Amino acid sequence: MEKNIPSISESEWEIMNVLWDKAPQTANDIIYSLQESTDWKPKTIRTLLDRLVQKNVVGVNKSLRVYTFYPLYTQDECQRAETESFIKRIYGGTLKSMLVQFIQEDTLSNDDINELRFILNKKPKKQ
Amino acid sequence: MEKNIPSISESEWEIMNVLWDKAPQTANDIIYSLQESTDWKPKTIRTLLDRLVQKNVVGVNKSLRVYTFYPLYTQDECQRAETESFIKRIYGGTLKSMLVQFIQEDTLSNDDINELRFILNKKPKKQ
DNA sequence: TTTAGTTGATTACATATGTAATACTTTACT
DNA sequence: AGTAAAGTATTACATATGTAATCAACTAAA
Repeated sequence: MEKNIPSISESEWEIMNVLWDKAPQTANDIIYSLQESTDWKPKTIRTLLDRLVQKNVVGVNKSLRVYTFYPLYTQDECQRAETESFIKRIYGGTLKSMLVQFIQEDTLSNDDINELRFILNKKPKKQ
Repeated sequence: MEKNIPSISESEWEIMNVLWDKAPQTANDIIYSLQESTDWKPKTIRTLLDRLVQKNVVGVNKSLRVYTFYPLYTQDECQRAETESFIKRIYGGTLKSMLVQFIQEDTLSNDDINELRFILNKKPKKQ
């Protein structure tokens, strides 16, 4: 268990996604990956990366001439942390209220619904 | 359908929650409500409120001596908008992936799960 | 009517974030 | 050895956000 994951901004998440996909990577690797999906200048990406390092969300290996970067938290950890604070902020802390709202909406396909049903059913009874 | 709801910051959400609970309200009403749940100074709350007005998320009735404020969007609308952009950012846009992650976690009680199951079941088959 | 209190308007200031550019170092060539 | 290229470090600047304080206007009481 690790608490207190620093907050990751919207742009920084893009960087993290690249690093979660594969690590370690050099700044150039990351710049290259994002060149396709964003229109950020290399310097911008570099700044975002540096900020993530400062925040201690990304680590750097400086033993080689060209630094390599790697995430210090898993994607899952960060997603959970973000989601928790998000739900608290937007839904007053109750996950269920959000799930209810979204399940009732038409965003889910029949297949999705069936899969959720399946997951719910196989979830072990607690307590 | 209303698109483009301006983004509401974390602190601003507190104000909105008070207004969704009851509207219209004067600045003082809001300040009073939040005095209990936060430690913000009245001036701070006033600033947040004014910003929401500028953003066109809150409306003002200036016909009386003391202004009254009211939300221009429903809580549901704002929740959906926020959640949509959140899911896009954090889960790559697929609601289901988030639901799966959270249903599998132990955050939900048995009762919650049963309720979700119920909602899923009564959800009409689409298409 | 002078004045204090209440409310609204304007201004302040630090940190975070988006979006870079410039400056400095170290290599690798010529 | 001198210099360009590549990488790293530092600096920049606007907008957003958190967190107020000051100033101005109006009203109600003395």
